[in-house]
Amino acid sequence: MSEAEKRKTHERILEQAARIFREKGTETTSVSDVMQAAGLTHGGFYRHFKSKDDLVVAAFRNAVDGVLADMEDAASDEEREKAREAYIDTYLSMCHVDNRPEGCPLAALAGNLSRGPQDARAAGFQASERVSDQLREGPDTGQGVALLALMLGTVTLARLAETKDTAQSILDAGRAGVDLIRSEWPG
Amino acid sequence: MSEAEKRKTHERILEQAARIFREKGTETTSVSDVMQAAGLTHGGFYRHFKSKDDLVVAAFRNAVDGVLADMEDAASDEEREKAREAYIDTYLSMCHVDNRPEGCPLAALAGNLSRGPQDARAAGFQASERVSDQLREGPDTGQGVALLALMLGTVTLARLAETKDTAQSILDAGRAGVDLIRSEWPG
DNA sequence: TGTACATCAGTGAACGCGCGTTCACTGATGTAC
DNA sequence: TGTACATCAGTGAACGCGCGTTCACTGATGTAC
Repeated sequence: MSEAEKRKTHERILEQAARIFREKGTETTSVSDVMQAAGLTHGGFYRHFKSKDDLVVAAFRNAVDGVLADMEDAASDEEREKAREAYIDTYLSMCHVDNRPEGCPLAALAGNLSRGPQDARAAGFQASERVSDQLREGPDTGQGVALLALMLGTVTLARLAETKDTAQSILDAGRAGVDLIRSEWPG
Repeated sequence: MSEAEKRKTHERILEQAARIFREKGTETTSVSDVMQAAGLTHGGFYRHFKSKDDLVVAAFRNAVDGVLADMEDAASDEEREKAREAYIDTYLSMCHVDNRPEGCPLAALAGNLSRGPQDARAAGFQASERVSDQLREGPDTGQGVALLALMLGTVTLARLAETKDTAQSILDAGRAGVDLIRSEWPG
């Protein structure tokens, strides 16, 4: 087994963990669940990660890199603006509400992380800074923070709704708020 | 032991559960933790609740009743308006960020509930409707939803921050967004 | 080129532990006579 | 009023279970000669 193959396995564990943690939460997911999803048995886990807590942080970071790639890797301002628009549209979509495993890691895990060990909280905070930094349209970082907070809250509420119609009306309300913050932000 | 005393015990379990679940989350808190906080041993728990899941829902409802009392029990429109103002100010305060056990049950548990059993999710949804209904200032329910989403998201992000200064600047951003949604909401 | 050996990713049994839940029991209370 | 009995909130030992983690082992790979 070459070093490259080990890296591939490592990546597979990370990606499955990022999916399952977002879907079911970190407490309800066992190390065995993750390893099984990666096509392995639980024993080998500790060749790759120091502990489950370690995996939680690494998987969260991996997920954040995934959802931010389009915006952060944009080659031009124009492309970045386009990626931002797409990010917001996708964020406030029914797809996102239904698709936790590939959705916003903060919407799925922020509550979890802020109660967890310090490095987990730190990872959550860094993620929130990266996202809000991409979302803001001017020099004021506050606008990005408000946008992220509203979007995150909107999806959180929509995920409580019992019908698609109710969820959609929550998404619509969030969208109206986002439009307001984007067009009327002071300064 | 009279019936009244049993009810008092029941209430004590409920209130301690509401505090600890908000503080540590429902998965990380054991039935024993709650009973110990209520000054009892774990064995007696099942004289009061069918299961831990049952307690989670009941404690959440209890917490929601608590935070909504001031607004819902307001005697006049004027009083209700005052209570709403106080609710928003308290919500977006550092106190709220630091004081999970008595804070917004949705900010603490929404993520948990939406992944839990159906009646837990339903309780979360009902709570979000009650809160957003109190927050809206006109006929459009969307404004209340947007306000709740933004406030909930803001506190969630502030709880990830590593310093008070950072947390405060997140709260300030949320507050600016709230002001915008209150003053500029269409219709 | 072929052989002996070290390495180490992955396996699966085993560990101690704390969990949610059950249960036989206790002892204080309310009721029947 | 006093006595016998039923009820049931609360106790604490016990249950089976799944968890995170450890470990002896396997077998494929890379290296040394």
